[in-house]
Amino acid sequence: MSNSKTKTTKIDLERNMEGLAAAAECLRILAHPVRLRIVQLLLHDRYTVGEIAKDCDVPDNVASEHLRLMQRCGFFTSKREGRRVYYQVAEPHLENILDCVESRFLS
Amino acid sequence: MSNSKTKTTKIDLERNMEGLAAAAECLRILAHPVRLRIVQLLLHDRYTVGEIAKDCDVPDNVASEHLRLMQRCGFFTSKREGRRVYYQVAEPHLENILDCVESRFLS
DNA sequence: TAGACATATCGTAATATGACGATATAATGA
DNA sequence: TCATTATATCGTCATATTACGATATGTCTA
Repeated sequence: MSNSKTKTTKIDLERNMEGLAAAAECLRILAHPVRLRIVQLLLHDRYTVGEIAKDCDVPDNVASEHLRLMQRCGFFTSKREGRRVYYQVAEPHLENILDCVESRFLS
Repeated sequence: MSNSKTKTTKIDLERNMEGLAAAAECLRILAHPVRLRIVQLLLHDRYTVGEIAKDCDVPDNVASEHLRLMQRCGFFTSKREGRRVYYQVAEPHLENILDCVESRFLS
Protein backbone atom coordinates (compact mmCIF):
# COMPACT_ATOMS: atom_id res chain seq x y z
CA MET A 1 0.00 0.00 0.00
CA SER A 2 3.03 2.31 0.24
CA ASN A 3 3.54 2.73 -3.48
CA SER A 4 2.55 6.36 -3.66
CA LYS A 5 5.10 8.76 -5.02
CA THR A 6 4.26 11.74 -2.84
CA LYS A 7 4.15 11.82 0.95
CA THR A 8 0.68 12.13 2.41
CA THR A 9 0.19 13.23 6.00
CA LYS A 10 -2.57 12.07 8.30
CA ILE A 11 -4.01 15.59 8.11
CA ASP A 12 -4.08 15.41 4.32
CA LEU A 13 -5.94 12.12 4.46
CA GLU A 14 -8.52 13.54 6.85
CA ARG A 15 -9.02 16.56 4.64
CA ASN A 16 -9.37 14.30 1.67
CA MET A 17 -12.00 12.13 3.35
CA GLU A 18 -13.93 15.19 4.49
CA GLY A 19 -13.87 16.54 0.96
CA LEU A 20 -15.05 13.23 -0.42
CA ALA A 21 -17.87 13.11 2.12
CA ALA A 22 -19.02 16.57 1.05
CA ALA A 23 -18.69 15.56 -2.59
CA ALA A 24 -20.74 12.42 -2.00
CA GLU A 25 -23.54 14.50 -0.52
CA CYS A 26 -23.65 16.77 -3.55
CA LEU A 27 -23.46 13.87 -5.96
CA ARG A 28 -26.40 12.22 -4.21
CA ILE A 29 -28.40 15.37 -4.81
CA LEU A 30 -27.37 15.40 -8.43
CA ALA A 31 -28.06 11.69 -8.93
CA HIS A 32 -31.66 11.93 -10.07
CA PRO A 33 -32.86 12.15 -13.66
CA VAL A 34 -35.28 15.01 -13.06
CA ARG A 35 -32.75 16.96 -11.05
CA LEU A 36 -30.12 16.50 -13.74
CA ARG A 37 -32.60 17.80 -16.26
CA ILE A 38 -33.31 20.81 -14.07
CA VAL A 39 -29.61 21.58 -13.82
CA GLN A 40 -29.35 21.26 -17.58
CA LEU A 41 -32.18 23.75 -18.05
CA LEU A 42 -30.95 26.26 -15.50
CA LEU A 43 -27.44 26.24 -16.92
CA HIS A 44 -28.93 27.84 -20.03
CA ASP A 45 -31.46 30.23 -18.53
CA ARG A 46 -33.53 30.93 -15.45
CA TYR A 47 -36.95 29.31 -15.13
CA THR A 48 -39.99 29.30 -12.90
CA VAL A 49 -41.18 26.30 -10.92
CA GLY A 50 -44.11 25.84 -13.27
CA GLU A 51 -41.98 25.95 -16.40
CA ILE A 52 -39.61 23.39 -14.94
CA ALA A 53 -42.46 21.16 -13.81
CA LYS A 54 -43.94 21.22 -17.28
CA ASP A 55 -40.65 20.51 -19.04
CA CYS A 56 -39.83 17.64 -16.69
CA ASP A 57 -43.37 16.32 -16.76
CA VAL A 58 -43.79 16.22 -12.99
CA PRO A 59 -46.36 17.91 -10.70
CA ASP A 60 -45.54 21.41 -9.52
CA ASN A 61 -44.98 20.36 -5.94
CA VAL A 62 -42.50 17.70 -6.97
CA ALA A 63 -40.55 20.22 -9.03
CA SER A 64 -40.65 22.58 -6.10
CA GLU A 65 -39.23 19.91 -3.81
CA HIS A 66 -36.38 19.10 -6.17
CA LEU A 67 -35.59 22.79 -6.45
CA ARG A 68 -35.65 23.28 -2.71
CA LEU A 69 -33.25 20.36 -2.27
CA MET A 70 -30.81 21.79 -4.75
CA GLN A 71 -31.16 25.27 -3.32
CA ARG A 72 -30.40 23.96 0.18
CA CYS A 73 -27.04 22.60 -0.94
CA GLY A 74 -26.12 25.79 -2.74
CA PHE A 75 -26.74 24.80 -6.35
CA PHE A 76 -29.41 27.40 -7.01
CA THR A 77 -30.85 30.65 -5.80
CA SER A 78 -34.41 31.82 -6.23
CA LYS A 79 -36.09 35.17 -6.70
CA ARG A 80 -39.75 35.84 -6.47
CA GLU A 81 -41.30 38.09 -9.12
CA GLY A 82 -44.96 38.53 -8.52
CA ARG A 83 -46.51 35.16 -7.99
CA ARG A 84 -43.74 33.36 -9.78
CA VAL A 85 -40.40 32.28 -8.44
CA TYR A 86 -37.42 32.16 -10.74
CA TYR A 87 -34.58 29.77 -10.03
CA GLN A 88 -31.06 30.15 -11.35
CA VAL A 89 -27.68 28.49 -10.96
CA ALA A 90 -25.51 29.67 -8.08
CA GLU A 91 -22.78 27.03 -8.06
CA PRO A 92 -20.36 27.60 -10.96
CA HIS A 93 -18.92 24.08 -10.82
CA LEU A 94 -22.25 22.63 -11.93
CA GLU A 95 -21.29 23.45 -15.49
CA ASN A 96 -18.09 21.41 -15.34
CA ILE A 97 -19.80 18.44 -13.76
CA LEU A 98 -22.62 18.49 -16.26
CA ASP A 99 -20.09 18.71 -19.07
CA CYS A 100 -18.51 15.52 -17.77
CA VAL A 101 -21.85 13.81 -17.47
CA GLU A 102 -22.97 14.89 -20.92
CA SER A 103 -19.73 13.89 -22.59
CA ARG A 104 -20.15 10.40 -21.16
CA PHE A 105 -23.89 9.88 -21.53
CA LEU A 106 -25.08 12.14 -24.36
CA SER A 107 -23.19 11.77 -27.57
CA MET B 1 -40.12 28.14 -22.44
CA SER B 2 -39.38 28.53 -26.14
CA ASN B 3 -36.25 30.59 -25.75
CA SER B 4 -33.82 27.94 -26.94
CA LYS B 5 -31.62 28.85 -29.85
CA THR B 6 -31.46 25.44 -31.48
CA LYS B 7 -34.36 23.26 -32.52
CA THR B 8 -34.85 20.19 -30.39
CA THR B 9 -36.95 17.30 -31.65
CA LYS B 10 -39.05 15.00 -29.52
CA ILE B 11 -36.56 12.24 -30.30
CA ASP B 12 -33.70 14.38 -29.04
CA LEU B 13 -35.55 15.04 -25.81
CA GLU B 14 -36.18 11.35 -25.28
CA ARG B 15 -32.54 10.54 -25.92
CA ASN B 16 -31.55 13.25 -23.53
CA MET B 17 -33.81 11.96 -20.77
CA GLU B 18 -32.58 8.41 -21.28
CA GLY B 19 -29.01 9.61 -21.05
CA LEU B 20 -29.78 11.56 -17.91
CA ALA B 21 -31.45 8.51 -16.38
CA ALA B 22 -28.35 6.44 -17.05
CA ALA B 23 -26.16 9.22 -15.72
CA ALA B 24 -28.24 9.44 -12.57
CA GLU B 25 -27.73 5.74 -11.92
CA CYS B 26 -23.98 6.05 -12.22
CA LEU B 27 -23.88 9.17 -10.09
CA ARG B 28 -25.84 7.35 -7.38
CA ILE B 29 -23.19 4.66 -7.36
CA LEU B 30 -20.47 7.27 -7.15
CA ALA B 31 -22.22 9.26 -4.43
CA HIS B 32 -20.69 7.55 -1.43
CA PRO B 33 -17.57 8.67 0.43
CA VAL B 34 -15.97 5.24 0.57
CA ARG B 35 -16.71 4.55 -3.07
CA LEU B 36 -15.26 7.90 -4.09
CA ARG B 37 -12.15 7.03 -2.13
CA ILE B 38 -11.94 3.68 -3.87
CA VAL B 39 -12.17 5.35 -7.27
CA GLN B 40 -9.46 7.78 -6.19
CA LEU B 41 -7.20 4.88 -5.23
CA LEU B 42 -7.84 2.80 -8.32
CA LEU B 43 -7.23 5.74 -10.63
CA HIS B 44 -3.62 5.63 -9.45
CA ASP B 45 -2.98 1.90 -9.23
CA ARG B 46 -4.67 -1.46 -8.89
CA TYR B 47 -5.43 -2.80 -5.42
CA THR B 48 -6.75 -5.87 -3.69
CA VAL B 49 -9.96 -5.98 -1.68
CA GLY B 50 -7.99 -6.21 1.55
CA GLU B 51 -5.78 -3.25 0.72
CA ILE B 52 -8.82 -1.15 -0.14
CA ALA B 53 -10.65 -2.24 3.00
CA LYS B 54 -7.70 -1.25 5.14
CA ASP B 55 -7.20 2.12 3.47
CA CYS B 56 -10.90 2.97 3.71
CA ASP B 57 -11.15 1.61 7.24
CA VAL B 58 -14.10 -0.66 6.52
CA PRO B 59 -14.52 -4.45 6.94
CA ASP B 60 -13.44 -6.61 4.04
CA ASN B 61 -16.95 -7.64 3.13
CA VAL B 62 -18.10 -4.05 2.97
CA ALA B 63 -15.23 -3.17 0.66
CA SER B 64 -16.08 -6.20 -1.43
CA GLU B 65 -19.69 -5.08 -1.73
CA HIS B 66 -18.72 -1.57 -2.81
CA LEU B 67 -16.38 -3.05 -5.39
CA ARG B 68 -18.99 -5.42 -6.70
CA LEU B 69 -21.45 -2.56 -7.09
CA MET B 70 -18.97 -0.51 -9.08
CA GLN B 71 -17.94 -3.48 -11.13
CA ARG B 72 -21.56 -4.21 -12.00
CA CYS B 73 -22.00 -0.78 -13.53
CA GLY B 74 -18.78 -1.04 -15.51
CA PHE B 75 -16.48 1.15 -13.44
CA PHE B 76 -14.00 -1.60 -12.60
CA THR B 77 -12.77 -5.00 -13.65
CA SER B 78 -11.20 -7.59 -11.38
CA LYS B 79 -8.58 -10.25 -11.79
CA ARG B 80 -7.79 -13.00 -9.37
CA GLU B 81 -4.13 -13.76 -8.64
CA GLY B 82 -3.83 -16.59 -6.18
CA ARG B 83 -6.12 -15.91 -3.29
CA ARG B 84 -6.16 -12.20 -3.92
CA VAL B 85 -8.34 -10.27 -6.32
CA TYR B 86 -7.05 -7.12 -7.90
CA TYR B 87 -9.47 -4.41 -9.02
CA GLN B 88 -8.70 -1.77 -11.59
CA VAL B 89 -10.48 1.01 -13.43
CA ALA B 90 -12.32 0.06 -16.60
CA GLU B 91 -14.33 3.22 -17.29
CA PRO B 92 -12.06 5.97 -18.65
CA HIS B 93 -14.51 8.78 -17.87
CA LEU B 94 -14.06 8.20 -14.15
CA GLU B 95 -10.91 10.27 -14.32
CA ASN B 96 -12.72 13.30 -15.73
CA ILE B 97 -15.50 13.10 -13.22
CA LEU B 98 -13.12 12.73 -10.31
CA ASP B 99 -11.16 15.69 -11.59
CA CYS B 100 -14.33 17.76 -11.46
CA VAL B 101 -15.12 16.53 -7.98
CA GLU B 102 -11.62 17.14 -6.70
CA SER B 103 -11.37 20.60 -8.20
CA ARG B 104 -14.53 21.55 -6.35
CA PHE B 105 -14.05 19.78 -3.03
CA LEU B 106 -10.31 19.32 -2.53
CA SER B 107 -8.31 22.50 -2.84
C1' DT C 1 -62.21 41.18 -0.04
C1' DA C 2 -63.04 36.90 -2.65
C1' DG C 3 -61.27 33.87 -5.91
C1' DA C 4 -57.66 32.27 -8.89
C1' DC C 5 -53.00 31.27 -9.63
C1' DA C 6 -48.12 30.01 -8.33
C1' DT C 7 -45.36 28.02 -5.12
C1' DA C 8 -44.18 25.74 -0.74
C1' DT C 9 -44.72 22.55 2.93
C1' DC C 10 -46.33 18.54 5.43
C1' DG C 11 -47.59 13.67 6.49
C1' DT C 12 -47.22 9.30 4.78
C1' DA C 13 -46.48 5.05 2.41
C1' DA C 14 -43.58 2.47 -0.86
C1' DT C 15 -39.13 1.53 -2.08
C1' DA C 16 -34.01 1.76 -1.98
C1' DT C 17 -29.76 1.82 0.37
C1' DG C 18 -26.19 0.76 3.75
C1' DA C 19 -23.98 -1.78 7.26
C1' DC C 20 -23.55 -5.84 9.77
C1' DG C 21 -22.90 -10.72 11.13
C1' DA C 22 -22.92 -15.18 9.48
C1' DT C 23 -21.76 -18.18 6.12
C1' DA C 24 -19.92 -19.73 1.62
C1' DT C 25 -16.32 -20.22 -1.83
C1' DA C 26 -11.56 -20.20 -3.52
C1' DA C 27 -6.64 -20.80 -3.08
C1' DT C 28 -2.61 -21.82 -0.44
C1' DG C 29 0.47 -24.34 2.44
C1' DA C 30 1.52 -27.54 6.42
C1' DT D 1 -6.65 -33.48 4.02
C1' DC D 2 -7.01 -29.71 7.30
C1' DA D 3 -6.34 -25.07 8.73
C1' DT D 4 -5.61 -20.52 7.23
C1' DT D 5 -6.11 -16.55 4.39
C1' DA D 6 -8.69 -13.76 1.00
C1' DT D 7 -12.81 -12.70 -1.04
C1' DA D 8 -17.82 -13.08 -1.96
C1' DT D 9 -22.57 -13.61 -0.83
C1' DC D 10 -26.75 -13.75 1.92
C1' DG D 11 -30.41 -12.33 5.25
C1' DT D 12 -31.77 -8.71 7.94
C1' DC D 13 -32.54 -4.45 10.19
C1' DA D 14 -32.16 0.55 10.40
C1' DT D 15 -32.34 4.51 7.82
C1' DA D 16 -32.93 7.42 3.63
C1' DT D 17 -35.27 8.67 -0.46
C1' DT D 18 -39.10 9.47 -3.39
C1' DA D 19 -43.59 10.54 -4.90
C1' DC D 20 -48.10 11.73 -3.74
C1' DG D 21 -52.24 14.08 -1.93
C1' DA D 22 -53.66 17.51 1.02
C1' DT D 23 -53.04 21.82 2.74
C1' DA D 24 -50.78 26.29 3.51
C1' DT D 25 -48.75 30.60 1.97
C1' DG D 26 -48.06 34.41 -1.04
C1' DT D 27 -49.58 37.38 -4.94
C1' DC D 28 -52.56 39.28 -8.18
C1' DT D 29 -56.96 40.86 -10.14
C1' DA D 30 -61.91 41.37 -10.47
